[in-house]
Amino acid sequence: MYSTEQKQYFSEKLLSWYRRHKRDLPWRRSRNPYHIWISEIMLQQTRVETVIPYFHRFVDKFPTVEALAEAPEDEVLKAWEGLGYYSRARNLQSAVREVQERYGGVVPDTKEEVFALKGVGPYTAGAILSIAYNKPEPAVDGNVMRVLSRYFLIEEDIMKGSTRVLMEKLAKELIPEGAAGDFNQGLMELGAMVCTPKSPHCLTCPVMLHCSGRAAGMEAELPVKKKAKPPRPESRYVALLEGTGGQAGRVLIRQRPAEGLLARMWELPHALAPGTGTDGRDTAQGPDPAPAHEALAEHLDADGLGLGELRWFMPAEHTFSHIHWELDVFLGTVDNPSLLPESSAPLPSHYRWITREEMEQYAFPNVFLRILKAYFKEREGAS
DNA sequence: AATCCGGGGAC
DNA sequence: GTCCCAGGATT
Repeated sequence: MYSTEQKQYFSEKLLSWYRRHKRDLPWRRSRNPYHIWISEIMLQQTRVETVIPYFHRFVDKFPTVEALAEAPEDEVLKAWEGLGYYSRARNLQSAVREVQERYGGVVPDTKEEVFALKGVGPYTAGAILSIAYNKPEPAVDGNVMRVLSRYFLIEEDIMKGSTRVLMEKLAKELIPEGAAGDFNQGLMELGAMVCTPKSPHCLTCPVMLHCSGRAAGMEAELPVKKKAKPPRPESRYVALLEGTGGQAGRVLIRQRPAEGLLARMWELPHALAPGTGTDGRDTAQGPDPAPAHEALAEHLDADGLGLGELRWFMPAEHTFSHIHWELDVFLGTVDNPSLLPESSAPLPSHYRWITREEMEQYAFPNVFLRILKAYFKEREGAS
């Protein structure tokens, strides 16, 4: 399909370039398959600079397959706090437990076994097999598709599954004998450092001479990628409920369900605002508390919590891949005699009254961390 | 094939 | 503001 000369040139030049120019990254300092695995999961949709501190902390806290297998899930989630895509953490621990039980703690080295692990797809399987075990398997991610689409002038939409399959076939053919790990990492390194999305640095590229995309003046137009749909807007009311009496100095948090968005993460109670539109919100004193009280009161009543008066505290925003949250945070109290210490009616088990110090024990999405930190900071300044 | 699932850095 | 990143699971 593509000329043997163009392919051989690419493989040889890229491999030698990588060995001379590779960055000194934490997970490149060992061939520990467990550490390689952790790094690959963390690096999914996440930049190297973001991952580095998380990787150090995670490996330090869970140094072996056995240690992670035996850890409480809450601690694993807390170690992942802020990284996003939290199912990665839960799938990783689930898969690590399987490796501990089924393979005696040794990460398997066959395609079938690695691919079968939870959270390990075509890319990650290839990455673990090639980097940790030097097996000649392709590891095709966004970087690799960008590099290959430019060098070989491939105009297929990289969002299509069929294109990834095509790229995997090509990438596998390019792997030099006995150098799968270095070559695959070189492909990604080139994409990260030279063949970058916006303005590729062709003049420093080790394979520019035979790059078809460059020759055609197409390097900036590739890869072809269908645009994603914009996230749908959602307006929400958030309740920052301050404890009274025996709970003075604490705020009320709750844990999300085990499935879906931000699964098992902790958060402040919140409710969808009726009419997700952008109706005239912020005045100088903030939005009207009345509709917020109505929505939050109904929401909290379902958990047996009564809501006292609200006053506006701050706005907040958060964008997921598919949802854009516009939040208005209100301060209030739980106006509910049944929750006094002497009452027999307990707080539902997925709720907690916590102090600022106890925040450290719970994993929060970043948007709620920001709100809580702003709150505790302001309260400290006021006292 | 389309949708769900976070967060942040570069521009 | 826009893009997109060392993707995978689910439907």
